[in-house]
Amino acid sequence: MRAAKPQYDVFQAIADPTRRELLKLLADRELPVTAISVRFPMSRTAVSKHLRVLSEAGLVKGRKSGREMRYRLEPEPLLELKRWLAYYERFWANKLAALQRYVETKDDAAGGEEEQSGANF
Amino acid sequence: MRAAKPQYDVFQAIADPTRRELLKLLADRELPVTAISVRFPMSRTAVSKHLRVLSEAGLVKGRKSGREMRYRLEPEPLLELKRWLAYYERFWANKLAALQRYVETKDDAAGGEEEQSGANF
DNA sequence: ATTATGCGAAACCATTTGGTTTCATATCGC
DNA sequence: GCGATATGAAACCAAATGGTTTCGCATAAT
Repeated sequence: MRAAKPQYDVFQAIADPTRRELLKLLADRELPVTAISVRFPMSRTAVSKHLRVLSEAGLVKGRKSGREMRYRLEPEPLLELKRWLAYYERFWANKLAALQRYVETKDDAAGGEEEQSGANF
Repeated sequence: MRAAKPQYDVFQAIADPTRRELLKLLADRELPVTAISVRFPMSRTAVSKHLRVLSEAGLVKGRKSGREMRYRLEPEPLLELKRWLAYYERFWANKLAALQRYVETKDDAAGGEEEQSGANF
């Protein structure tokens, strides 16, 4: 189903704060362009262009309803982000574990996997 | 003194594929700039500029060691991303169980997606 | 002391980005 | 049919972005 290579990926798409707001707005509603654009301090055309970026990233989908185009969230591509992020969980997990050991002051922690990284906590 | 307001946030910082590669590279090693830059198809100065963006976003920290500057990952700001993403979990939870299972089974690395312009290593 | 190395700042450049205004087209209401 | 409304495409523009080369300055090595 991977169709043509989109020129915007999810990382680029969410980099812009306006587009993140659009995602939030369309998360649970489906809205036509004009209704969307009145909420933003820019022209309808500018909003339309942001919607196109989101659409190319697969984060939003529009369907035509009469003369209006109604957009809604399409959350699937966020899984790519989630997966990317998952890789780094272990790196802050170490730090949080160190913090937790400190807070708990219990005797359970078996081995200290302390790296030389210079404790920030 | 409170540091100046960073002009790059985590969303912008990770939008660039080179910078995502930098994060991955620096995740478990601490490396000086030249050692980093030889792995990228661009000048040392360009890499240095990417490191500065990451540094402003708090994703990387450099410490001077002699005449070299050694950078390493600073994962905390990724928590902001995680929090942002968490908001949308409920939207894919309903309809995307199958896809999520698919993702989770291959969840062992974050290295799947980086299509760096022109050069693989 | 002199040379070599590691790094970032500066100046510069091309392309992309985020916005605008204008225009063409499709559809709705009358 | 005709005017009003909804939308996207196009042309345009300023600023940001991602890269380059050049340069100056610390620090290391000889």
